[in-house]
Amino acid sequence: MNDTPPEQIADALLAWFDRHGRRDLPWQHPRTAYRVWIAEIMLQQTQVTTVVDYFNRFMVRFPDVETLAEAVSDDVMRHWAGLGYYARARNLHAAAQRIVEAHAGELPGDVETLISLPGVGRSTAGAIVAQAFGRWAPILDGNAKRVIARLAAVTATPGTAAYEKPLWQLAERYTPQERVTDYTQAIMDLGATVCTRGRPHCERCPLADRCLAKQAAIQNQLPTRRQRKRREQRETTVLLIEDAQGRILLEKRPPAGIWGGLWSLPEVAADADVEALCTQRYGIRADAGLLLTPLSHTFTHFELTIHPRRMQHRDTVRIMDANHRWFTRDDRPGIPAPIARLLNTPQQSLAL
DNA sequence: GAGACGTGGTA
DNA sequence: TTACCAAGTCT
Repeated sequence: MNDTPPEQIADALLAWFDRHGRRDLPWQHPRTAYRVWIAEIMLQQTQVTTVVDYFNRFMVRFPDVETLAEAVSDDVMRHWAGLGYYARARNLHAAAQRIVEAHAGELPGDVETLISLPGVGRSTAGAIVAQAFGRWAPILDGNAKRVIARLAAVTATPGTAAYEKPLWQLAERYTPQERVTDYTQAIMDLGATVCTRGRPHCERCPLADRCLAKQAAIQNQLPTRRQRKRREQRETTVLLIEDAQGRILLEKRPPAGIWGGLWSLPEVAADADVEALCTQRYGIRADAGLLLTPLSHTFTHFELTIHPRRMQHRDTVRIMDANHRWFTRDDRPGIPAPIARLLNTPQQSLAL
């Protein structure tokens, strides 16, 4: 246990923040509860530089909670496409509707009520309370975890209770009553810019003198690594079907599972009789399909090899399935990033 | 408690 | 090339 008085930690962090903290992030100007909420959801497992453009586009289209609540799902998903973790967007939309219906369109200002919203956990709730409402609440994002784990030399394995529990305790202990907004921003900024994962810049750290990990020269080893797991290999076949007007047939994916709620190219079993299937489901007479260059995409838990087949047809189109629609290349719904790359690639360079 | 859930950057 | 990871939450 680090026996440095917690107020000294907070003071050192705040003094550092006044000189080096980030004060120009889009969701800080203006710092409304709605904007902070959207930003915190986007920032889950996602770096600031990735989020900024998405956040700005999202705010133009959905400037307030009512606009978001009233939007159709496809529109919300379209603005999230490419950001990943699409359950966040589905939860965000559902939460907006609940905020309008159950909270008179005002974001709750306490941790307990915030956590009851879909997509808001303990860490995000704390961030919203501290950053949007300026009220006392501990936060514990990946940055704060790393800073505190080193400061107090917490050597337990990330993801276990033996790691999470003491970290939350310490987060509460260090969070000051005054300047909570700045303090929470400060500990995240320190983690992002100084107390970085690979080689922390201890020479620039205001807490270096009080850091137990540095004293034990184990700052590079903390937080400890999780044991890696083998990545599964998967294969899938998708159909790239264009109609006479140059429109593309897309398929809405089910809400659960990978790319849930997004639109993608129709997926078929590797051994499917594609000609029969196209006739049945889309009313298209198609040939066996031209095999295109396979495309590999690495997910966290598996590697997916996509085998695109370009189908040709001349017949009148009649889709029998509500989950399939034609879209132009310029006016598409939200589609996954690898599929977007596939559609953006010139066809000549795709053919095998 | 462990696994699912995306993407782009970095070493 | 491969592995790991970033402002986590849900099941």
